[in-house]
Amino acid sequence: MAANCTDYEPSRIEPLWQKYWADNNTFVAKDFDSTRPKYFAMAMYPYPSGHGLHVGHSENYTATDLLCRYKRARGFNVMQPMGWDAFGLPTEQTAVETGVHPREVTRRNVATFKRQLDAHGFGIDWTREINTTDPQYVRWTQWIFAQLFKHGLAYVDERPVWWCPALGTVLANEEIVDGKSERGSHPVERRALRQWVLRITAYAEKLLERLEGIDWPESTKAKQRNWIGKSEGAEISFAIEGLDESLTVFTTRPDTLYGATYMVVAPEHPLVAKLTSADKKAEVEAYVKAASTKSDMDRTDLAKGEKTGVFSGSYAVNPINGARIPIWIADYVLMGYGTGAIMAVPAHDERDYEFAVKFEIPIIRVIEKLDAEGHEAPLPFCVYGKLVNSGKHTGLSSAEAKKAIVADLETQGIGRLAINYKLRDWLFSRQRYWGEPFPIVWVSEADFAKASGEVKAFLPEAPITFVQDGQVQYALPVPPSQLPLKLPETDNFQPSGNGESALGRCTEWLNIWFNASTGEALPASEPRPEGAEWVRGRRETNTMPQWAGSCWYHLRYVDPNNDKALIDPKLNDYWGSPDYYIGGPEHSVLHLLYAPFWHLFLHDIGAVTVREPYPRLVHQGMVLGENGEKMSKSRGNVINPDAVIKESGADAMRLYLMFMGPLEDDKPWNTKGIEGITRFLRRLWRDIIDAEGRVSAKYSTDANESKAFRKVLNETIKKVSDDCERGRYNTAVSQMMIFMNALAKEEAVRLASIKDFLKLLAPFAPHIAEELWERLGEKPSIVDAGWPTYNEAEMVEDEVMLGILINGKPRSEVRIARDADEATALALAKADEKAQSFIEGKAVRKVVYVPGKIINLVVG
RNA sequence: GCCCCGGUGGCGGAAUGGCAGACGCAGCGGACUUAAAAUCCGCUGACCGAAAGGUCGUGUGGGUUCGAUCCCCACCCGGGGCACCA
Repeated sequence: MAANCTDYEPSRIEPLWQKYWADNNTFVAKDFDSTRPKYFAMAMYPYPSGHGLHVGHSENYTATDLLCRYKRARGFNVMQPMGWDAFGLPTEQTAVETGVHPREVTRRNVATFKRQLDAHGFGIDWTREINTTDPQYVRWTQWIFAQLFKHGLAYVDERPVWWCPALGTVLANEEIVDGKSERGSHPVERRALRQWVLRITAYAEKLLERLEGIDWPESTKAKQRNWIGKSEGAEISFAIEGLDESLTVFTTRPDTLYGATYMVVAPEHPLVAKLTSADKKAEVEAYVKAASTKSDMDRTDLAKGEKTGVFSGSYAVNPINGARIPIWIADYVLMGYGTGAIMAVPAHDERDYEFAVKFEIPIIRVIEKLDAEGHEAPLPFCVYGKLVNSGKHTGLSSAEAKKAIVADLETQGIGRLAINYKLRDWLFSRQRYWGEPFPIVWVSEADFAKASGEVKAFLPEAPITFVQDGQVQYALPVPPSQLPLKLPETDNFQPSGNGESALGRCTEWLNIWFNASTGEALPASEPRPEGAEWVRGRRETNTMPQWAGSCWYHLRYVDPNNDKALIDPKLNDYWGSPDYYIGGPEHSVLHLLYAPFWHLFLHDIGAVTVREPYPRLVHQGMVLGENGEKMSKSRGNVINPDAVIKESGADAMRLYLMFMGPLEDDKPWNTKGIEGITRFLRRLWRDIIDAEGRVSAKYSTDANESKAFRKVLNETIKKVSDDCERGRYNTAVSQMMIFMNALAKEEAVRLASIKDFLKLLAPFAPHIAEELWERLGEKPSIVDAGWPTYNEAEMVEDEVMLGILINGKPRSEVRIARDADEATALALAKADEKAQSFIEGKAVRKVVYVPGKIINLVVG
């Protein structure tokens, strides 16, 4: 089995062992193994781009692989799966440019990625490989959508989206950088288009709560809390003079209600027209029109400039004091948050203050807080204090007043406590070809009424509709029995240019006879089948965004081939959620919010048995270029893993990636650094294997090892074990280097000692470990050789060097018995010549003795 | 503006209250070699000093402590995120 080489030649050793692992199914995880605890480790799966694997992938997956191999050595039943996040725009773009079908582009890219991953020596269980574009995977992604649809969590809305004329598609917010498309830097504009939206806001509270119990980086939890943006306050209704309607606002400061001197509604607010008086009509309409052409970004940019607004001509009544206050229309109020209307309290809100000053609206102080000199704080004063000018509530604290005022309003039925979230619903459709088709068929109202059977069973309580050319279109679900709904075959993947994807051109697929009971379908070009349940339908032309597949892939790894269910509950119970999930921090508020949303929903409907999808999350840092900058082709500082493996071997690259620094930190690549690692591996090889390729005579069963060497060996076992537990791989590698330095000095070494060391090395550099393991006479594979134990007794020395500190400063040191008592230590310290020169003529006032470390004499 | 993370030799980093700089890289000196590469051995924070040795030193300034890179307060700098969210 072993490679036929006398020198350390990774290019000969590594492919051999990779083949061995593959041939022996070494890394196929066993379901329901009750003899060992399970360990499910997952790294964020890659998007198989045409550029091949990035060295950042190498880092991420090396950390995962090493943890898996370590856990396996520690007796766990380990599962390390891998898959492909293969839908998406770059593949579609390649298809458009080259005319090669995206399926084929994906197949080629996946083949490259797989080859590259295998060349790293990763112990991936390929029997669990998943691909989000595989129809058998798409089937269950669509199944989940059908469930969301059924439970009222998917709806259609016409909303402004980023439209890129050059790309002929809408783009997601995250695909816009500085007002241009991320790909190609094309201009983008706002367009109102019919979109699918998922009601993630229904899960806002659950998504927030779950953050309490999970082991995630604090920074990511903070980002998510910020993104969800919970704020507690009240909803208050204001009567409108001369109108039957009332205007409801959300406020976090009901305690300032007496100070509300005007109101503002967003330009998109539904009451704008009714509020506008005849004499203001022209002015208001012009303002609303101007606001509608502004994007959110323009509005945000304007935040730095002056506020704008226009008086509607209407007045509202402040419910707490009956004051008549004007209603303004201004775009500093956003329709998407709260109720799209506010009560403005200029004395106690910076924005309202700025607006009131500009438009000369009264400013009334209702909160007071005196400073030490008894002076009132200047306006706007935006924190809590004591109420003034507030009728019967004057004198209350802000906290008391909030309760009292809301309670008052509540008895009149015009106020209540309310909670608001910044989180918006999730825009879930894209106008692209290469994505999951929605399992939705649009039909007329009359045909919608014919829904029965399985189709009806998957309808939400309230129908989902939209209006097209004056006709109301009704959404019917393609039920689970008819899934997957496959993409139509075409050779033109370009968006159709009218806001629809390429699917809009695939007429045979698009226009169908749809069975409103079973969900079966036939092209409309064929004769209408017999039976009243057959209706004319048009399929949804949007596809799902790339995030869809990754919302549940952690579940599919557990049960990748199940064609009866998303996941078998028994397997779900056995493997649970990933014990470890690693990926970049860039997904903090995207994938890492979307996936828990889907997972919590699936748990709520009983489709999965485990509540929390990702109990433990780790972010790896970025591998930067040698110049310390982010790697990019334009900077010319890209490190290609293939080239590194060819030059230095996978083992050296793996070790170096782990040695560079803490996993979570960004750190620059250094070509000289990997040479140092290669030197380490070559020294190890040469120490064990002599020039003829045999085990060096230095090694024997019962060699007489020095105490110092025994100490380093035991320390190394302890340190590497602890560091693997803590994820501090850089210091584990350091310790192995320390061991190597000791090994080189030692004249005779026991075989058992070097074998123990190889077990430690194996998770980091598996190929050389296997090779040496076998050459030392063991049977493959070292993967199942277990983990060494250390002996505390061999690590402690009878005598240690004790630091002598005078007034906290290190001045000398003395050799002393490890467990010497304080009196002995003090006597030795006082007798020390160097120490004496600092003590001379002074009294020792205090002694602090830390056995084995320091003795500190306080003199003076 | 708000939130989060960080700041240690020439470089990557180590040390989470006990002798700062482990380990590696780079650099310097030496051995081997006709020579170079490779390999091996030694030195390598700054300053003063011939040396012994001393002084300073973990972004800055305070504080707690016998003792602080580590804990607390204030500030400076860098990175990331959010930002008219009522």
